[in-house]
Amino acid sequence: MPGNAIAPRYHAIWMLLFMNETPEKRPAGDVPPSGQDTSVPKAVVARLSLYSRELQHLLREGQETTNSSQLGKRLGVTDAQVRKDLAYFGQFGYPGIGYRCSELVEQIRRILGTSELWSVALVGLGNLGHALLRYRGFGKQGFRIDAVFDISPQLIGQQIESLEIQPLDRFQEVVEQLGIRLAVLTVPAPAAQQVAQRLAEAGIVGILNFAPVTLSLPDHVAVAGVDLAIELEQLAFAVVNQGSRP
Amino acid sequence: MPGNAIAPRYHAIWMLLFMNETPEKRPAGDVPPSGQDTSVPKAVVARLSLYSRELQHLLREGQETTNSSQLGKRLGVTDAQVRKDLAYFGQFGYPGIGYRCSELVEQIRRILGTSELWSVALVGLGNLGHALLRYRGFGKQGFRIDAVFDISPQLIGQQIESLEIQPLDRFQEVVEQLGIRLAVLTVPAPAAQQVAQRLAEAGIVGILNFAPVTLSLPDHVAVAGVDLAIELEQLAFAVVNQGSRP
DNA sequence: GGTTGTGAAACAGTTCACAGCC
DNA sequence: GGCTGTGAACTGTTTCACAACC
Repeated sequence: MPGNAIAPRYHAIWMLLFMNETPEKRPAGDVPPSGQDTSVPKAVVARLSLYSRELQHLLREGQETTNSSQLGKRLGVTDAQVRKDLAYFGQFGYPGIGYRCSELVEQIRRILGTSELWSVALVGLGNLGHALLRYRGFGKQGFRIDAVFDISPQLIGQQIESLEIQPLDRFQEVVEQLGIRLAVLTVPAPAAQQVAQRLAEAGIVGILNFAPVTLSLPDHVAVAGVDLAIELEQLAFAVVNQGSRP
Repeated sequence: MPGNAIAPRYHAIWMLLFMNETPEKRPAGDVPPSGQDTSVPKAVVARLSLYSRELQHLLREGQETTNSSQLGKRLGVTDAQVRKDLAYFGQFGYPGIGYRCSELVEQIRRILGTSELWSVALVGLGNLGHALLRYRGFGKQGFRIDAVFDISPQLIGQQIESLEIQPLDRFQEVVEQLGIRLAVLTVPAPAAQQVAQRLAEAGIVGILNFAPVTLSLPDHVAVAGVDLAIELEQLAFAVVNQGSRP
Protein backbone atom coordinates (compact mmCIF):
# COMPACT_ATOMS: atom_id res chain seq x y z
CA MET A 1 0.00 0.00 0.00
CA PRO A 2 0.70 2.43 0.50
CA GLY A 3 3.26 0.29 0.52
CA ASN A 4 2.10 -2.31 -0.61
CA ALA A 5 1.66 -2.98 -1.94
CA ILE A 6 0.18 -5.49 -0.58
CA ALA A 7 -1.27 -5.66 -1.63
CA PRO A 8 -1.20 -4.47 -3.33
CA ARG A 9 -1.22 -4.79 -0.85
CA TYR A 10 -1.05 -1.96 -0.71
CA HIS A 11 -2.88 -1.69 -1.20
CA ALA A 12 -1.75 -3.78 -1.77
CA ILE A 13 0.46 -3.87 -1.91
CA TRP A 14 -0.72 -3.33 -0.19
CA MET A 15 -3.65 -2.05 -1.20
CA LEU A 16 -4.42 1.38 -1.56
CA LEU A 17 -5.91 3.77 0.74
CA PHE A 18 -5.32 6.78 2.82
CA MET A 19 -5.41 10.45 2.56
CA ASN A 20 -5.40 13.36 4.89
CA GLU A 21 -4.59 17.00 4.84
CA THR A 22 -1.72 18.23 6.89
CA PRO A 23 -0.85 21.74 5.87
CA GLU A 24 2.54 21.39 4.27
CA LYS A 25 3.82 17.86 4.57
CA ARG A 26 1.63 14.85 4.19
CA PRO A 27 2.33 11.24 4.93
CA ALA A 28 1.70 8.76 2.21
CA GLY A 29 -0.06 5.50 2.82
CA ASP A 30 -0.11 2.29 0.84
CA VAL A 31 -1.73 3.88 -2.08
CA PRO A 32 -0.84 7.14 -3.65
CA PRO A 33 -3.32 9.63 -2.29
CA SER A 34 -2.44 11.84 -5.19
CA GLY A 35 -3.67 15.29 -5.63
CA GLN A 36 -7.26 14.31 -6.17
CA ASP A 37 -8.40 15.22 -9.60
CA THR A 38 -12.12 15.43 -9.83
CA SER A 39 -13.08 12.81 -7.32
CA VAL A 40 -12.41 9.52 -9.01
CA PRO A 41 -12.25 6.99 -6.17
CA LYS A 42 -8.74 5.58 -5.72
CA ALA A 43 -10.19 2.10 -5.84
CA VAL A 44 -11.51 2.75 -9.32
CA VAL A 45 -8.09 3.72 -10.59
CA ALA A 46 -6.58 0.64 -9.00
CA ARG A 47 -9.09 -1.55 -10.82
CA LEU A 48 -8.42 0.25 -14.07
CA SER A 49 -4.90 -1.16 -14.01
CA LEU A 50 -6.32 -4.61 -13.40
CA TYR A 51 -8.70 -4.25 -16.32
CA SER A 52 -5.86 -3.20 -18.54
CA ARG A 53 -3.74 -6.16 -17.49
CA GLU A 54 -6.56 -8.62 -18.01
CA LEU A 55 -7.48 -7.19 -21.38
CA GLN A 56 -3.93 -7.75 -22.49
CA HIS A 57 -4.18 -11.37 -21.43
CA LEU A 58 -7.40 -11.69 -23.39
CA LEU A 59 -5.76 -10.21 -26.45
CA ARG A 60 -2.90 -12.67 -26.17
CA GLU A 61 -5.49 -15.44 -26.00
CA GLY A 62 -6.82 -14.17 -29.30
CA GLN A 63 -10.03 -12.59 -28.09
CA GLU A 64 -11.12 -9.55 -30.04
CA THR A 65 -13.97 -8.46 -27.82
CA THR A 66 -15.11 -9.04 -24.27
CA ASN A 67 -17.85 -7.77 -21.99
CA SER A 68 -18.26 -6.47 -18.48
CA SER A 69 -19.39 -9.82 -17.20
CA GLN A 70 -16.43 -11.82 -18.51
CA LEU A 71 -13.94 -9.19 -17.45
CA GLY A 72 -15.55 -8.99 -14.04
CA LYS A 73 -15.52 -12.73 -13.46
CA ARG A 74 -11.85 -13.00 -14.27
CA LEU A 75 -11.10 -10.28 -11.75
CA GLY A 76 -13.54 -11.08 -9.00
CA VAL A 77 -15.63 -7.98 -9.55
CA THR A 78 -19.27 -7.62 -10.56
CA ASP A 79 -20.19 -6.70 -14.09
CA ALA A 80 -21.93 -3.58 -12.87
CA GLN A 81 -18.75 -2.46 -11.19
CA VAL A 82 -16.77 -2.81 -14.37
CA ARG A 83 -19.26 -0.68 -16.24
CA LYS A 84 -19.49 1.93 -13.49
CA ASP A 85 -15.73 2.21 -13.23
CA LEU A 86 -15.35 2.80 -16.93
CA ALA A 87 -18.25 5.25 -16.91
CA TYR A 88 -16.14 7.64 -14.85
CA PHE A 89 -14.06 8.29 -17.92
CA GLY A 90 -16.41 7.98 -20.87
CA GLN A 91 -18.29 5.49 -23.00
CA PHE A 92 -16.17 2.74 -24.42
CA GLY A 93 -18.60 -0.10 -25.04
CA TYR A 94 -21.00 -1.21 -27.73
CA PRO A 95 -24.46 -2.27 -26.51
CA GLY A 96 -25.17 -5.82 -27.60
CA ILE A 97 -21.48 -6.44 -28.27
CA GLY A 98 -19.35 -5.47 -25.31
CA TYR A 99 -15.89 -3.91 -25.56
CA ARG A 100 -13.22 -4.19 -28.21
CA CYS A 101 -10.21 -5.37 -26.22
CA SER A 102 -7.52 -3.50 -28.09
CA GLU A 103 -9.53 -0.33 -28.12
CA LEU A 104 -10.27 -0.47 -24.42
CA VAL A 105 -6.65 -1.15 -23.51
CA GLU A 106 -5.70 1.88 -25.52
CA GLN A 107 -8.27 4.03 -23.75
CA ILE A 108 -7.29 2.87 -20.29
CA ARG A 109 -3.64 3.55 -21.00
CA ARG A 110 -4.56 7.02 -22.13
CA ILE A 111 -6.50 7.57 -18.91
CA LEU A 112 -3.71 6.25 -16.72
CA GLY A 113 -1.20 8.29 -18.65
CA THR A 114 0.83 5.32 -19.80
CA SER A 115 0.28 5.51 -23.50
CA GLU A 116 3.66 7.18 -23.65
CA LEU A 117 6.91 6.00 -22.14
CA TRP A 118 7.83 7.11 -18.63
CA SER A 119 11.47 7.42 -17.70
CA VAL A 120 12.13 6.14 -14.20
CA ALA A 121 15.06 6.55 -11.82
CA LEU A 122 16.07 3.74 -9.48
CA VAL A 123 17.68 4.76 -6.22
CA GLY A 124 19.47 2.22 -4.05
CA LEU A 125 21.16 -0.83 -5.53
CA GLY A 126 20.86 -3.43 -2.84
CA ASN A 127 19.38 -6.84 -3.58
CA LEU A 128 15.96 -5.53 -4.36
CA GLY A 129 17.24 -2.67 -6.47
CA HIS A 130 19.31 -5.01 -8.58
CA ALA A 131 16.39 -7.37 -9.01
CA LEU A 132 14.02 -4.62 -10.07
CA LEU A 133 16.56 -3.30 -12.54
CA ARG A 134 16.68 -6.67 -14.27
CA TYR A 135 12.94 -7.18 -14.06
CA ARG A 136 11.31 -7.34 -17.49
CA GLY A 137 7.72 -6.27 -17.22
CA PHE A 138 8.04 -2.59 -16.56
CA GLY A 139 8.92 -2.14 -20.18
CA LYS A 140 5.80 -3.72 -21.55
CA GLN A 141 3.67 -1.33 -19.53
CA GLY A 142 5.35 1.86 -20.60
CA PHE A 143 8.07 2.33 -17.99
CA ARG A 144 11.81 2.25 -18.45
CA ILE A 145 14.55 2.64 -15.88
CA ASP A 146 16.89 5.18 -17.37
CA ALA A 147 19.17 6.04 -14.48
CA VAL A 148 20.38 4.31 -11.33
CA PHE A 149 21.86 5.84 -8.19
CA ASP A 150 23.56 4.82 -4.98
CA ILE A 151 25.82 6.37 -2.39
CA SER A 152 28.23 3.48 -1.96
CA PRO A 153 31.62 4.34 -3.53
CA GLN A 154 32.04 0.65 -4.28
CA LEU A 155 28.99 0.64 -6.52
CA ILE A 156 29.38 4.02 -8.19
CA GLY A 157 30.78 3.72 -11.66
CA GLN A 158 29.78 0.09 -12.07
CA GLN A 159 27.97 -0.79 -15.26
CA ILE A 160 24.78 -2.84 -15.02
CA GLU A 161 22.20 -3.53 -17.65
CA SER A 162 23.93 -0.92 -19.79
CA LEU A 163 23.51 1.77 -17.14
CA GLU A 164 26.27 3.28 -15.05
CA ILE A 165 25.59 3.63 -11.36
CA GLN A 166 25.69 7.32 -10.53
CA PRO A 167 26.42 9.00 -7.22
CA LEU A 168 23.32 10.38 -5.55
CA ASP A 169 24.89 13.83 -5.68
CA ARG A 170 24.31 13.93 -9.38
CA PHE A 171 20.64 13.04 -9.03
CA GLN A 172 19.20 16.45 -9.76
CA GLU A 173 21.50 17.05 -12.69
CA VAL A 174 20.70 13.70 -14.30
CA VAL A 175 16.94 13.66 -13.82
CA GLU A 176 16.66 17.18 -15.16
CA GLN A 177 18.64 16.25 -18.20
CA LEU A 178 16.61 13.11 -18.88
CA GLY A 179 13.27 14.60 -17.88
CA ILE A 180 12.66 11.93 -15.25
CA ARG A 181 9.65 12.44 -12.98
CA LEU A 182 9.19 9.02 -11.35
CA ALA A 183 11.54 7.21 -8.98
CA VAL A 184 11.74 3.76 -7.42
CA LEU A 185 13.20 3.93 -3.93
CA THR A 186 15.02 0.84 -2.69
CA VAL A 187 17.32 2.22 -0.03
CA PRO A 188 17.56 0.94 3.56
CA ALA A 189 14.71 2.05 5.81
CA PRO A 190 16.72 4.46 7.95
CA ALA A 191 17.78 6.44 4.87
CA ALA A 192 14.44 6.43 3.10
CA GLN A 193 12.88 9.64 4.44
CA GLN A 194 16.02 11.68 3.89
CA VAL A 195 16.63 10.37 0.39
CA ALA A 196 12.96 10.77 -0.54
CA GLN A 197 13.17 14.43 0.41
CA ARG A 198 16.14 14.88 -1.88
CA LEU A 199 14.28 13.24 -4.73
CA ALA A 200 11.33 15.53 -4.18
CA GLU A 201 13.59 18.58 -4.14
CA ALA A 202 15.12 17.44 -7.41
CA GLY A 203 11.71 17.52 -9.04
CA ILE A 204 10.51 13.95 -8.68
CA VAL A 205 6.71 13.87 -8.41
CA GLY A 206 6.02 10.17 -7.96
CA ILE A 207 7.86 7.72 -5.71
CA LEU A 208 7.44 3.96 -5.48
CA ASN A 209 8.76 3.29 -1.98
CA PHE A 210 9.98 -0.15 -0.94
CA ALA A 211 11.32 0.89 2.43
CA PRO A 212 9.11 -0.08 5.39
CA VAL A 213 8.49 3.47 6.49
CA THR A 214 5.77 6.02 5.87
CA LEU A 215 7.23 8.90 3.92
CA SER A 216 6.32 12.45 4.74
CA LEU A 217 6.58 14.60 1.64
CA PRO A 218 5.09 17.73 0.10
CA ASP A 219 1.56 17.38 -1.11
CA HIS A 220 2.31 17.38 -4.79
CA VAL A 221 4.45 14.25 -4.58
CA ALA A 222 2.54 11.00 -5.03
CA VAL A 223 3.80 8.03 -3.08
CA ALA A 224 2.99 4.36 -3.46
CA GLY A 225 4.43 2.04 -0.89
CA VAL A 226 5.21 -1.64 -1.06
CA ASP A 227 6.06 -3.41 2.15
CA LEU A 228 6.66 -7.09 1.75
CA ALA A 229 6.33 -7.85 5.44
CA ILE A 230 2.97 -6.10 5.57
CA GLU A 231 1.69 -8.17 2.68
CA LEU A 232 2.64 -11.32 4.51
CA GLU A 233 0.96 -10.04 7.66
CA GLN A 234 -2.27 -9.56 5.74
CA LEU A 235 -2.03 -13.12 4.52
CA ALA A 236 -1.37 -14.38 8.02
CA PHE A 237 -4.48 -12.61 9.28
CA ALA A 238 -6.56 -13.98 6.45
CA VAL A 239 -5.34 -17.49 7.17
CA VAL A 240 -5.90 -17.30 10.90
CA ASN A 241 -9.38 -15.82 10.50
CA GLN A 242 -10.67 -18.04 7.76
CA GLY A 243 -12.95 -20.47 9.49
CA SER A 244 -16.16 -18.48 9.56
CA ARG A 245 -19.29 -17.63 7.68
CA PRO A 246 -19.62 -19.09 4.19
CA MET B 1 -9.54 -23.49 -17.36
CA PRO B 2 -11.64 -24.81 -14.56
CA GLY B 3 -15.32 -24.34 -14.86
CA ASN B 4 -15.42 -20.98 -16.30
CA ALA B 5 -15.33 -18.62 -13.47
CA ILE B 6 -12.01 -17.28 -13.13
CA ALA B 7 -10.44 -15.15 -10.78
CA PRO B 8 -7.92 -12.68 -10.15
CA ARG B 9 -5.32 -11.66 -7.73
CA TYR B 10 -2.45 -6.44 -3.61
CA HIS B 11 -1.31 -5.59 -2.51
CA ALA B 12 -0.61 -5.90 -3.89
CA ILE B 13 1.99 -4.97 -2.29
CA TRP B 14 0.59 -2.94 -2.82
CA MET B 15 -2.91 -2.50 -2.72
CA LEU B 16 -5.83 -3.76 -1.18
CA LEU B 17 -9.05 -4.10 -2.48
CA PHE B 18 -11.60 -6.52 -3.84
CA MET B 19 -13.82 -9.30 -2.82
CA ASN B 20 -16.58 -11.34 -4.32
CA GLU B 21 -18.27 -14.67 -3.98
CA THR B 22 -18.17 -17.27 -6.70
CA PRO B 23 -19.30 -20.68 -5.56
CA GLU B 24 -16.25 -22.88 -5.71
CA LYS B 25 -13.39 -20.93 -7.11
CA ARG B 26 -13.00 -17.35 -6.23
CA PRO B 27 -10.86 -14.67 -7.60
CA ALA B 28 -8.60 -12.80 -5.33
CA GLY B 29 -8.27 -9.10 -5.54
CA ASP B 30 -5.37 -6.94 -4.65
CA VAL B 31 -5.74 -7.89 -1.10
CA PRO B 32 -6.53 -11.20 0.33
CA PRO B 33 -10.28 -11.28 0.56
CA SER B 34 -9.89 -13.96 3.13
CA GLY B 35 -12.72 -15.92 4.50
CA GLN B 36 -14.27 -13.03 6.30
CA ASP B 37 -14.16 -13.59 10.00
CA THR B 38 -16.73 -11.48 11.68
CA SER B 39 -16.81 -8.68 9.21
CA VAL B 40 -13.71 -6.69 9.93
CA PRO B 41 -13.23 -4.41 6.92
CA LYS B 42 -10.16 -5.34 4.91
CA ALA B 43 -9.02 -1.74 5.06
CA VAL B 44 -8.95 -1.92 8.83
CA VAL B 45 -6.63 -4.91 8.78
CA ALA B 46 -4.37 -3.17 6.30
CA ARG B 47 -4.07 -0.21 8.62
CA LEU B 48 -3.39 -2.47 11.56
CA SER B 49 -0.13 -3.45 9.92
CA LEU B 50 0.72 0.18 9.44
CA TYR B 51 0.01 0.95 13.08
CA SER B 52 2.24 -1.90 14.12
CA ARG B 53 5.07 -0.71 11.90
CA GLU B 54 4.80 2.86 13.13
CA LEU B 55 4.64 1.81 16.76
CA GLN B 56 7.89 -0.05 16.28
CA HIS B 57 9.46 3.10 14.88
CA LEU B 58 8.21 5.03 17.91
CA LEU B 59 9.67 2.45 20.24
CA ARG B 60 13.02 2.69 18.51
CA GLU B 61 12.83 6.44 18.98
CA GLY B 62 12.46 5.80 22.68
CA GLN B 63 8.79 6.65 23.08
CA GLU B 64 6.97 4.66 25.72
CA THR B 65 3.45 5.82 24.98
CA THR B 66 1.60 7.47 22.12
CA ASN B 67 -1.97 8.44 21.33
CA SER B 68 -4.41 8.13 18.49
CA SER B 69 -3.71 11.63 17.29
CA GLN B 70 0.07 11.24 17.03
CA LEU B 71 -0.19 7.83 15.46
CA GLY B 72 -2.76 9.10 13.02
CA LYS B 73 -0.74 12.12 11.98
CA ARG B 74 2.30 10.01 11.20
CA LEU B 75 0.20 7.77 9.00
CA GLY B 76 -2.12 10.24 7.33
CA VAL B 77 -5.20 8.99 9.13
CA THR B 78 -7.55 10.76 11.54
CA ASP B 79 -7.37 10.11 15.24
CA ALA B 80 -10.95 8.88 15.26
CA GLN B 81 -10.07 6.32 12.63
CA VAL B 82 -7.23 4.94 14.67
CA ARG B 83 -9.51 4.49 17.66
CA LYS B 84 -12.34 2.97 15.63
CA ASP B 85 -9.98 0.53 13.96
CA LEU B 86 -8.60 -0.68 17.25
CA ALA B 87 -12.10 -0.86 18.73
CA TYR B 88 -12.89 -3.72 16.37
CA PHE B 89 -10.63 -5.90 18.44
CA GLY B 90 -10.90 -4.68 21.98
CA GLN B 91 -9.87 -1.89 24.32
CA PHE B 92 -6.17 -1.19 24.37
CA GLY B 93 -5.90 2.43 25.48
CA TYR B 94 -5.82 4.35 28.72
CA PRO B 95 -8.07 7.44 28.82
CA GLY B 96 -6.02 10.51 29.58
CA ILE B 97 -2.80 8.69 28.65
CA GLY B 98 -3.10 7.04 25.26
CA TYR B 99 -1.52 3.71 24.34
CA ARG B 100 1.57 1.95 25.66
CA CYS B 101 3.58 1.35 22.49
CA SER B 102 5.06 -2.00 23.38
CA GLU B 103 1.76 -3.29 24.67
CA LEU B 104 -0.14 -2.21 21.59
CA VAL B 105 2.42 -3.73 19.23
CA GLU B 106 2.07 -6.96 21.11
CA GLN B 107 -1.72 -6.86 20.84
CA ILE B 108 -1.72 -6.07 17.14
CA ARG B 109 0.68 -8.91 16.45
CA ARG B 110 -1.59 -11.22 18.33
CA ILE B 111 -4.54 -10.05 16.25
CA LEU B 112 -2.67 -10.40 12.97
CA GLY B 113 -1.40 -13.78 14.03
CA THR B 114 2.26 -12.82 13.83
CA SER B 115 3.24 -13.16 17.44
CA GLU B 116 4.62 -16.52 16.49
CA LEU B 117 7.00 -17.35 13.66
CA TRP B 118 5.57 -18.29 10.27
CA SER B 119 7.54 -20.59 8.02
CA VAL B 120 7.36 -19.51 4.40
CA ALA B 121 8.22 -21.27 1.14
CA LEU B 122 9.69 -19.33 -1.77
CA VAL B 123 8.90 -20.64 -5.23
CA GLY B 124 10.80 -19.41 -8.26
CA LEU B 125 14.40 -18.25 -8.02
CA GLY B 126 14.70 -15.63 -10.70
CA ASN B 127 16.02 -12.18 -9.91
CA LEU B 128 13.16 -11.27 -7.68
CA GLY B 129 13.16 -14.58 -5.87
CA HIS B 130 16.84 -14.27 -5.10
CA ALA B 131 16.40 -10.71 -3.90
CA LEU B 132 13.52 -11.61 -1.60
CA LEU B 133 15.47 -14.51 -0.19
CA ARG B 134 18.26 -12.18 0.85
CA TYR B 135 15.89 -9.51 2.07
CA ARG B 136 16.23 -8.88 5.78
CA GLY B 137 13.00 -7.50 7.10
CA PHE B 138 10.74 -10.49 6.92
CA GLY B 139 12.52 -11.88 9.91
CA LYS B 140 11.85 -8.94 12.15
CA GLN B 141 8.13 -9.28 11.50
CA GLY B 142 7.81 -12.93 12.27
CA PHE B 143 8.35 -14.59 8.90
CA ARG B 144 11.19 -16.84 7.81
CA ILE B 145 11.83 -18.44 4.45
CA ASP B 146 12.52 -22.07 5.26
CA ALA B 147 12.42 -23.71 1.86
CA VAL B 148 13.06 -22.64 -1.73
CA PHE B 149 11.91 -24.29 -4.94
CA ASP B 150 12.44 -24.05 -8.68
CA ILE B 151 12.05 -26.27 -11.72
CA SER B 152 15.30 -25.38 -13.46
CA PRO B 153 17.74 -28.32 -13.25
CA GLN B 154 20.55 -25.80 -13.25
CA LEU B 155 19.33 -24.26 -10.02
CA ILE B 156 18.23 -27.38 -8.18
CA GLY B 157 20.75 -28.47 -5.63
CA GLN B 158 22.40 -25.08 -5.38
CA GLN B 159 22.94 -23.75 -1.90
CA ILE B 160 21.87 -20.18 -1.14
CA GLU B 161 21.54 -18.45 2.17
CA SER B 162 22.01 -21.83 3.80
CA LEU B 163 19.07 -23.33 1.94
CA GLU B 164 19.23 -25.88 -0.83
CA ILE B 165 17.09 -25.24 -3.87
CA GLN B 166 14.63 -28.09 -4.16
CA PRO B 167 12.79 -29.40 -7.20
CA LEU B 168 9.16 -28.36 -7.29
CA ASP B 169 8.21 -32.04 -7.31
CA ARG B 170 9.21 -32.27 -3.71
CA PHE B 171 7.07 -29.33 -2.69
CA GLN B 172 4.31 -31.23 -0.96
CA GLU B 173 6.69 -33.49 0.86
CA VAL B 174 8.81 -30.62 2.15
CA VAL B 175 6.04 -28.25 3.21
CA GLU B 176 4.24 -31.02 5.03
CA GLN B 177 7.38 -31.91 6.87
CA LEU B 178 8.14 -28.33 7.84
CA GLY B 179 4.54 -27.35 8.48
CA ILE B 180 4.68 -24.51 5.96
CA ARG B 181 1.38 -22.79 5.16
CA LEU B 182 2.48 -19.59 3.39
CA ALA B 183 4.26 -19.24 0.05
CA VAL B 184 5.84 -16.44 -1.93
CA LEU B 185 5.38 -16.96 -5.66
CA THR B 186 8.01 -15.45 -7.93
CA VAL B 187 7.73 -17.55 -11.07
CA PRO B 188 7.25 -16.18 -14.61
CA ALA B 189 3.72 -15.01 -15.37
CA PRO B 190 2.80 -17.84 -17.78
CA ALA B 191 3.58 -20.46 -15.12
CA ALA B 192 1.96 -18.68 -12.18
CA GLN B 193 -1.59 -20.08 -12.34
CA GLN B 194 -0.42 -23.65 -12.79
CA VAL B 195 2.17 -23.49 -10.03
CA ALA B 196 -0.25 -21.71 -7.69
CA GLN B 197 -2.68 -24.57 -8.13
CA ARG B 198 0.01 -27.04 -7.15
CA LEU B 199 0.83 -25.05 -4.06
CA ALA B 200 -2.81 -24.97 -3.06
CA GLU B 201 -3.09 -28.73 -3.57
CA ALA B 202 -0.06 -29.21 -1.38
CA GLY B 203 -1.82 -27.46 1.48
CA ILE B 204 -0.64 -23.88 1.13
CA VAL B 205 -3.32 -21.49 2.38
CA GLY B 206 -1.76 -18.11 1.71
CA ILE B 207 0.12 -16.97 -1.40
CA LEU B 208 1.98 -13.74 -1.97
CA ASN B 209 1.93 -13.51 -5.76
CA PHE B 210 4.43 -11.40 -7.67
CA ALA B 211 3.40 -12.53 -11.12
CA PRO B 212 1.31 -10.03 -13.06
CA VAL B 213 -1.69 -12.30 -13.35
CA THR B 214 -4.87 -12.78 -11.37
CA LEU B 215 -4.83 -16.18 -9.74
CA SER B 216 -7.93 -18.33 -9.62
CA LEU B 217 -7.83 -20.57 -6.59
CA PRO B 218 -10.15 -22.34 -4.18
CA ASP B 219 -11.89 -20.12 -1.72
CA HIS B 220 -9.90 -21.10 1.31
CA VAL B 221 -6.63 -19.89 -0.17
CA ALA B 222 -5.82 -16.25 0.55
CA VAL B 223 -3.94 -14.40 -2.14
CA ALA B 224 -2.15 -11.08 -1.99
CA GLY B 225 -0.75 -9.75 -5.21
CA VAL B 226 2.05 -7.36 -5.88
CA ASP B 227 2.44 -6.04 -9.38
CA LEU B 228 5.24 -3.56 -9.80
CA ALA B 229 4.00 -2.23 -13.11
CA ILE B 230 0.56 -1.57 -11.66
CA GLU B 231 2.05 0.40 -8.82
CA LEU B 232 3.88 2.59 -11.28
CA GLU B 233 0.69 3.03 -13.29
CA GLN B 234 -1.08 4.32 -10.21
CA LEU B 235 1.71 6.80 -9.69
CA ALA B 236 1.54 7.90 -13.30
CA PHE B 237 -2.18 8.55 -12.96
CA ALA B 238 -1.67 10.49 -9.75
CA VAL B 239 1.01 12.59 -11.38
CA VAL B 240 -0.98 13.32 -14.51
CA ASN B 241 -4.12 14.20 -12.55
CA GLN B 242 -2.61 16.30 -9.83
CA GLY B 243 -3.46 19.84 -10.82
CA SER B 244 -6.90 20.20 -9.28
CA ARG B 245 -8.83 21.10 -6.17
CA PRO B 246 -6.84 21.90 -3.07
C1' DG C 1 -6.11 19.51 31.73
C1' DG C 2 -5.87 15.26 28.36
C1' DT C 3 -7.48 11.06 25.98
C1' DT C 4 -10.23 6.89 24.96
C1' DG C 5 -14.36 4.41 23.19
C1' DT C 6 -18.67 4.71 20.79
C1' DG C 7 -23.38 5.77 19.04
C1' DA C 8 -25.23 8.73 15.58
C1' DA C 9 -24.65 11.38 11.41
C1' DA C 10 -22.44 12.06 7.14
C1' DC C 11 -20.27 10.45 3.35
C1' DA C 12 -18.56 7.19 -0.24
C1' DG C 13 -18.76 3.14 -2.88
C1' DT C 14 -21.27 -0.85 -4.65
C1' DT C 15 -25.11 -3.25 -6.42
C1' DC C 16 -29.64 -3.27 -8.46
C1' DA C 17 -32.60 -2.93 -12.18
C1' DC C 18 -34.06 -1.12 -16.21
C1' DA C 19 -34.28 2.07 -20.41
C1' DG C 20 -32.09 2.21 -24.63
C1' DC C 21 -29.55 0.19 -28.21
C1' DC C 22 -27.68 -3.48 -31.35
C1' DG D 1 -31.69 -12.55 -28.00
C1' DG D 2 -27.47 -9.80 -25.76
C1' DC D 3 -25.17 -5.86 -23.81
C1' DT D 4 -24.08 -1.07 -22.14
C1' DG D 5 -24.78 3.05 -19.32
C1' DT D 6 -26.95 5.07 -15.38
C1' DG D 7 -30.21 6.83 -11.72
C1' DA D 8 -31.89 4.98 -7.47
C1' DA D 9 -31.39 1.98 -3.54
C1' DC D 10 -28.42 -0.01 -0.67
C1' DT D 11 -24.32 -1.11 1.97
C1' DG D 12 -20.14 0.03 4.08
C1' DT D 13 -16.76 3.28 5.95
C1' DT D 14 -15.33 7.51 7.94
C1' DT D 15 -16.05 11.45 10.69
C1' DC D 16 -18.29 13.86 14.39
C1' DA D 17 -19.12 14.81 19.04
C1' DC D 18 -19.57 13.60 23.58
C1' DA D 19 -19.91 10.71 27.91
C1' DA D 20 -16.73 8.39 30.75
C1' DC D 21 -12.38 8.24 32.68
C1' DC D 22 -7.54 9.44 34.30
